[in-house]
Amino acid sequence: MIAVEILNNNNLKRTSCREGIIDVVMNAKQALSENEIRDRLVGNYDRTTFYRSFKTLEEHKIIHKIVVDNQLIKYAIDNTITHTDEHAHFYCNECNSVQCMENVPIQKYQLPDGYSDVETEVLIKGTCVNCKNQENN
Amino acid sequence: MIAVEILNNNNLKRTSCREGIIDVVMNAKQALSENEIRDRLVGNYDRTTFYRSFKTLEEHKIIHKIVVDNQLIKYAIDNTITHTDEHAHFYCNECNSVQCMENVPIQKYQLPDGYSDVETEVLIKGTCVNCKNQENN
DNA sequence: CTGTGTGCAAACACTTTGCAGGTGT
DNA sequence: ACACCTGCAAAGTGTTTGCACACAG
Repeated sequence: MIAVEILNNNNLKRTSCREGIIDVVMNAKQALSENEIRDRLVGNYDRTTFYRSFKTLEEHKIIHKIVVDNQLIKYAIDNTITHTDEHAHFYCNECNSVQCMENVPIQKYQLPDGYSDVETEVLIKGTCVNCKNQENN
Repeated sequence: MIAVEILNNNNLKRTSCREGIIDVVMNAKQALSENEIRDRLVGNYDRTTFYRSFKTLEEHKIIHKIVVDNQLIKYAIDNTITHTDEHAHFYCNECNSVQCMENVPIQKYQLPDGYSDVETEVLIKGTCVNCKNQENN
């Protein structure tokens, strides 16, 4: 699946900004912040345009946002594109990276009577492989 | 446990703002926003004072913050005071209330090799009992 | 051609900081 | 008496909105 197709499938106009964002986010191994995305894009875009593009892509479930401690905001490609299940997110306290744990499915929580759940967000904080390996050197 | 004791135990000065916040949050059945807390306080306090008080109380693990979608911020009394385990939080999409699910312990997630977890945050979104009951009327 | 996206400026909301004065211990 | 808390003003930061113009379909 390539960026243009994704835009077409969602009846979104093909603009370089949207196309670029999707490309960058789709090829990233980790979730990226606004600045990390900007650095990897060819063109230069206004902040407003970024906000609006992120919003549009989020609304169409092409990318999703991960927020850590109401401070760090990162974006990643959405499940609907990669066809994986709902997954947990991992935040590394050392390198501040955020990763989608595709292989860590979200567990079902047993709620008290009368509560119905629709969606569950899980953020696991700790140390990632890379940082752990560096400690051992 | 009463507000003044909590402050003493943490070597914090007993000011009416801190005492009031603790009282209000401790007696609330749900997590409360800044405004909800203000409405239930007797005195009137500056926003800056609130921010600083929340920060201090958070740092001493007296209250904790729950953030929904990087937008809604609510505060609740912390585990260290109520002596319950780490729990999931529930957000009701209909009435926008946030509740601590004391009886919904956070499950252990199996991470890939090399990852170590320290803390896990779980936010379950759905419909709460009250809203569900209202629908049935 | 028409509707939508973009860039710029301004508005807005939230949060932090500096400082003078007040308060708890 | 002293350290620390508070309120006010100002600055800082992130996000949204209005508008004119550009661009995709």
